[in-house]
Amino acid sequence: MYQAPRGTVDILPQEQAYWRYVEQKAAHICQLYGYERIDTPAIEDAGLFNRSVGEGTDIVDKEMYTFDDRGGNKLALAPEGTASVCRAYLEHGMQNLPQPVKLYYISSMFRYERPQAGRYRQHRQFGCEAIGSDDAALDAEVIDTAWQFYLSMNISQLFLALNSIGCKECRPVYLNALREHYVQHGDKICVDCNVRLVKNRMRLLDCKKPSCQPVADTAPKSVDYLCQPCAEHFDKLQRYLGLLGIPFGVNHRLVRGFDYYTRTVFEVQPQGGGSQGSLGGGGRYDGLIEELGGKPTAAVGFGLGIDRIILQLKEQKIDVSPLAKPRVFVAFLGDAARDEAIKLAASLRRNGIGVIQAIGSRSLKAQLRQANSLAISRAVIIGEEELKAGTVILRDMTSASQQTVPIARLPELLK
RNA sequence: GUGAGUGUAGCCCAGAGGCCUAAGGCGCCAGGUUGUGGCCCUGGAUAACGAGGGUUCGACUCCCUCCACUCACCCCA
Repeated sequence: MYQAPRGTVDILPQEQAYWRYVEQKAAHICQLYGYERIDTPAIEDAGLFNRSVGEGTDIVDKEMYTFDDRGGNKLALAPEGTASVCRAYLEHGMQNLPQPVKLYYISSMFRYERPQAGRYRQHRQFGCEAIGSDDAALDAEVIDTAWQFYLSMNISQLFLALNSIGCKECRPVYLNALREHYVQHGDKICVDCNVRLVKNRMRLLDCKKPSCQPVADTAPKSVDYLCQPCAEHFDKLQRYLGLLGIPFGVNHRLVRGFDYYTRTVFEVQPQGGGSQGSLGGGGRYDGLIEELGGKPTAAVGFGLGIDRIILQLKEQKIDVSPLAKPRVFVAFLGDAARDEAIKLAASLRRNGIGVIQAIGSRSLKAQLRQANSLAISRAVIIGEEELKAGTVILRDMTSASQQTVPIARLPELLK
């Protein structure tokens, strides 16, 4: 027997109400904030992610699905959404649109990881990207978009972690300070951190090993090394978030796993931990468009994990409205009546009434049993007698009462 | 990549070397006399007990290997 590939799941009918709920809220929020939907391919040139997310990051080095297609092109399954949107922005000359250009997507991301709760090899993200401005007001608006999205779904007990990691001017200075600090304490840190010290210094702060905590806690903070423009930007952002009434905490150790981030980084975390600690995150990426061959273009955005959001919805027991189902069941007795049932079901549907038609030749008992187990409230029964009389039995399954009515009146009676 | 736990019908699970030709519940199908569901009753279908190898007179039950799933680490959504 075949199984879904490791780390992938079937989203079964009974799960679909959650997905629709989340996707509708996302679309609504985007409409409110002026984001337009974009859908980018699931596959991209592998180089796009190498360049943007960055070689040396876990995502590119060990989690990306890359393959050669039959034409010899190096392709990759998208591990995240921002790079694709930026590629599309450039490819379609969106720098000629009024800036900032605001785009959103809902699409699948692929990462080759060991699956566990809230973590899959294919997961779906809702992401927003606002490209073409470095105004801190845009950062604030983007964060507000994400925050209001969670609120609109009635998810509570969330925490917004914020940090600024500087720009290409001030970050090198900071990284030097970080190195000095870690070199001084080199004997106290774990093996991974010794690797990070050389390969991915920013991520030193991210280490969760107890033994590394003292060193990480006392490490220099990026916000203390921001250049004048970056510092002002971060101040403004915090002020704007205050204006918007969004609670946040500056986390000096918040670092994200993509190389393209500059200045603002943020993460939305469930308060009780769980769901892998992060429901979504984002930040500013002022160098990315240029890195991809465009003119220097500032931008900011986020990606939120829908699978994890749904886990939260369930954990917080949030009701999502069930999907509409057919309300009418058409049952019949005998072959002649079957013809009439087929015509009747079709005509009701053409009148906008959802119908489940009895299929096969089962006893009336079995047909009604099916109607009952499908929780359909009204049954229409056509037998030989009704056929002759041009009538039909309309049965109310909840009250168990029924009446004989002319077939022509059904559409209005069932409306 | 590392570590731990689990693997018996569509689902939940009992069984712990022979009494298992594998039990029960849910679900599914059919019947309980004429053309009527939900409750109840009766019957039925569905499992080579994750796969392969080994120990044994005998293995679903013990051992080994593999695979899968789950959870955790890493990292992230």
